[in-house]
Order: sequence, then structure tokens, then C-alpha cells
Amino acid sequence: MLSKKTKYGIKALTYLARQTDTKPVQTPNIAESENISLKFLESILLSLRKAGFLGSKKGKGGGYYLLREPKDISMIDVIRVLEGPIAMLPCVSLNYYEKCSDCPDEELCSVNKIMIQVRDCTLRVLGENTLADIAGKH
Amino acid sequence: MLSKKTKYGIKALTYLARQTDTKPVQTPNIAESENISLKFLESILLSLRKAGFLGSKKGKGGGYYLLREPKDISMIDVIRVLEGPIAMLPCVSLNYYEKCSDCPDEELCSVNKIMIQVRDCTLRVLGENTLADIAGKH
DNA sequence: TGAATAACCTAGTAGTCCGATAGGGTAATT
DNA sequence: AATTACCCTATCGGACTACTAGGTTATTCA
Repeated sequence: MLSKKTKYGIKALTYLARQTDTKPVQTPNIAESENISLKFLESILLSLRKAGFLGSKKGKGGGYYLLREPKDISMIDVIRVLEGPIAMLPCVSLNYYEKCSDCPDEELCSVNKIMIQVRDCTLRVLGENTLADIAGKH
Repeated sequence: MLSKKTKYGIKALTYLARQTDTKPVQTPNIAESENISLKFLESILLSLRKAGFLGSKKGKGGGYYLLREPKDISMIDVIRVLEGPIAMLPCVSLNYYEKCSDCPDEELCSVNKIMIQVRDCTLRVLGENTLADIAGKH
């Protein structure tokens, strides 16, 4: 299951991508439009800024804005930052690999076998889609 | 993330599929071979029996056995029983659909859009694979 | 018949994580 | 100096996961 953190983060990015101009958008605006708890959203936007997706500006007229073009933001990168591992098992994760304690030989593990396939197709879908794709911009 | 319940369940089914004969296998045998807590495994096998994957026999010489050929057991059915929803969001789940409280229009939701794609490719992979495939039998 | 065997059932529990909340501090702009 | 928004810490209820304990029922075999 996708966490609300990730879900809200993607919705916030989409909201920014759909803006007509590039002026900073205030957190309360996004929170209200997307029905997200303000304080929760604050922490999510902070993560996205630290990860290099967003820029921020303080003071009056400040807010958050996209640092890159929506078409250059891959969903896989966004989800990796907000959600962490994409794979359904640590033993098939590319970035968070961990050996199973109960598995003597990964090569023989049937669960490993199928979850690698699931991981690969998920990575393909998420890698192919950019923020522009899902925000409906061209 | 896949729960241990599902992981253990698949490993147990694989163990049964790899047996040379069709005699019932006792829970402790599976538990020891696959390094699964006995009591936990008991409850999992019970679920699999109630779902129609396994038959059971009580008393001496009893145990669990596959009711169908491994090639006729789709992984998607197994995972649906053990894990529940496959989709990463309730609003894209086929069997456990639930509307998002924060989403006024699903058609416009970018998260919905991409998670449908992830769901579809996951369903395809899991639907194509049978127990025979991942157990390495033909 | 009865003792051994093995599946079956009911509860409960420690630990963990998620989503959310609250309050305040800091920094930039007017 | 006032305003406005970014940034940090901390807490907390509820849900869920992985597992444990203990007893019950059904079958087999001497």
C-alpha cells in the first residue's frame, strides 16, 4: 500500500505542475485545494525540497515551486524519495537490498523469483511516467 | 511490502509442489524446512485450506496436500487470499475498491492515473505465473 | 478401546509504524 | 518592526504485523 505521505506528495507536485505561471505557491493553498492536513503537507514539501524537486522562497509572496520541468521529473524518483523501497521484498530491492533470514538460497526461492518480475514491471511503469504525463501537460 | 504471512504461504505451497509424491506433509516438516515459526505457519495453512488450495488429513499420516496441479494455481489467487488487496491504493483496487476521501474527481487524480498502470502490470505478472512456474516444475 | 498423532480453533500480546496534531522557532521580505 | 512563510521537535492514538499459548477435535493403529 502506498502511504498517504507519498500520495499527498505526488498530488502536491501535480498541483504545482498544473499552475499556469511559475510563481511560488503557498503551502496552505495546496493543502486546501488537495484536502491535505497543513502540517503534514509542510513536512512532505520539505522532503521534496531537500530531495531537489522543489525550490522555496521565504517571506511575503514566498512558497514552493518546481525546480525542473514536469517532463523531466520521473515518478520513480519521487516515489523513491517519499516511499522508500519500491520492491515488495527487501531481497529483491535494488536500493534497499537485504538478505532474507529464512532463505538459505535466493536462487531457489520461489517468492524471490516472482517478486523480481513484479519489481521490474513496476519500475518500468514508474520510470516511463513523468510528472508531465500524470499531470496531463504536454 | 509483502507480509511475511504471504511470503511464508507461497513458500509452503512451493514446498508442497516440489514433493515427489502426493502424500500429506506435516506442518512441522514444512516449518523446519522453510524456517517458519510453527504456530504462525499453522494459521497460514489453515487459510490456504479454507480458500480451497489445500486439503488436509487429521491423525497419523495426516497433513496438508495440494488439491490442484501446481500449473493450475495462479499466483494472483494465492496472493489475493493471503495478502488482500494487490493495488497500491484503495481507489484503484478491483476487489477492495474504496473512494478516496480527499479526491473530488478520480478522473483528474494523477496518483490514481499512475497507480492504475502499476496495478495492471502487477496483475499481469501475477496472473501469468502459476505455482508450477515459480516452483520450477513443468 | 484408548493412546498417540496431527489438524483445528480461540485468544491475546509486544512491538512497530502511520497519519495527524501541536507548538514554537527561524528567516526573509515589505 | 511587522508580516509572512519556512522549518523543526515532540507527541499520540489507532491500526496492523508477526508471533505465542493453550486447548479441542478428528483419525489411526496397537
